[in-house]
This record gives sequence, structure tokens and C-alpha cells, in this order.
Amino acid sequence: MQELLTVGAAAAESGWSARMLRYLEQHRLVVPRRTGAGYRLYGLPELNRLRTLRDLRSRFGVELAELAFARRLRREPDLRQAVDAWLAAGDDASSWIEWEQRKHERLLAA
Amino acid sequence: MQELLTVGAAAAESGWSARMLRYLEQHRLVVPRRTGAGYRLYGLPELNRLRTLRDLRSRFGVELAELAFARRLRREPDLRQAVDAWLAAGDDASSWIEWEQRKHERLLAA
DNA sequence: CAAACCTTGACACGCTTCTGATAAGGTAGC
DNA sequence: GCTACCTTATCAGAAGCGTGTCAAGGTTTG
Repeated sequence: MQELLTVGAAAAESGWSARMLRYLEQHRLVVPRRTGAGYRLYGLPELNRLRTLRDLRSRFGVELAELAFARRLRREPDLRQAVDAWLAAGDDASSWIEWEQRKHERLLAA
Repeated sequence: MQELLTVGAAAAESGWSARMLRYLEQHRLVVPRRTGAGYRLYGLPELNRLRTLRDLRSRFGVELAELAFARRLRREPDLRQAVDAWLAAGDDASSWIEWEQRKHERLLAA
């Protein structure tokens, strides 16, 4: 029982609120196991996951939906390819094709 | 002047509304250049981006915020690494699918 | 100059996410 | 058997997204 924290203790330990721990479980982001009577029990792996998740959010402002999308990206090659293509096409006017085209268009627009 | 469309024409051509074209520009997803007086001018590259963006949304249900996040992922190595670490640590993968599925069910329920 | 565009800015609506609060009831340990 | 915790369920509210719409004013062009 030393390493297993109940929800309130895990909340205090991890910096989340107990409410949020339940929310995170509901969305299967951090799922603790349960005691016979249904109490949540958080072990070291869960606590680590809670901490890193917290870090992701506070340092980078990452939302949960965005994490889910990153997940999709790595397991759906079609999607990943489509997104990469789209981003590569325009992300910073870096493409000289586009650059050239703009030059010509600018001449025409004068 | 043939290839450069003003916002209304580009809207008609691409299937977005003019309002959304301005919205997309505001979020730097598709940024047209401007005429001297400030009119937006959409060329072929922009029209293509608009079309492929529509495709991304309809085929994969990608939201704009998610695309923006994908863009962040390729620009911010710290972020990318942190996210990858989190995803790699996430053993129980099946749960994430469920999360996404709920979202799609909600979208379909219209 | 008048019509038909365009500009920015704002308000508004419906929907989703995240978070807290509160209620009604079960469990553990002294 | 009290007390302090836990459970689920529900209501509430701030903030953001995707859109439409309207207002006040500039531009192009016939």
C-alpha cells in the first residue's frame, strides 16, 4: 500500500485536482486500477504519466484533442501523408515555385 | 489578372465562404497576398491549398486547430520530442481510438 | 456618381472542452 | 459509530471554434 495512492493523495502529489483525475480517466488518458470497493489506486507509472502530461500542457499549451491527433498522425499513414503534403506546400513561402509564381503575378498585377 | 481572384470569386471557386477565407487567413492557414488597396488576391497556389484543405477536413475530419498543431509539431522540436515521448509511453493504445471515435460519432449525429 | 464589390470590426449563436461545485450515498480506520 | 475519505452523477460556467451577419467605410468601374 506504500506506493499506491488514492485519488486525493495522487491529486496532491501530481498537481491535478481529484476532479481532473477522474476526467482524465474517463477519457482513458491515465487509467488507475481499482481496489475491491472501487477506489482508484495510482502507482508510480500513473503518477509519472500525470506529471508529464501536466508538463506538456503547461509548457506547450497542448490540449488533449491535440495529443489525440498526434496519435492519429503516427498510426494513419494516409492522414499523415496528406497533412505533411499540405504543410509542405505552403508553410513558409519557402517553396521557390511559389516564389517564382508570385514574382510573375506581381508583374501582371501592376 | 486572369489568375488572381478576389475574395468573393475565390470563395465561389473553392467552396468556402468569403467569411471563412478571412478566418483562414487570420489563422495563417491560407494567406493570400494583397493588392495595393488591401484587396485579397488568391492565385492558383492558394486555390489549391483551399481545395486540399477542404479535402483534409471532409476525408479525415481534421479540424483547423489540429492542422495548426501539426504545423507546430514540425516547427518545434522540443514539443515534438515531448509529444513523442508521451505517446511512446502510452502503452494501452486502444483507449485513444475510442476517444476519436466518440468525436466522430458526435459529428455524424447531425 | 452609383452599383457592386472590397475592407476591418463586432455581436451572436451553437457546440465542445476543461474545470469546479454539489448532492446522495458507500468504505475504512480509530 | 464518527470522521474523513471515496464513489457516481449532474449542473454550471468560462473559454474557444466555426460560422453567419450586420455596420461603417474604401475602391473600381461603367
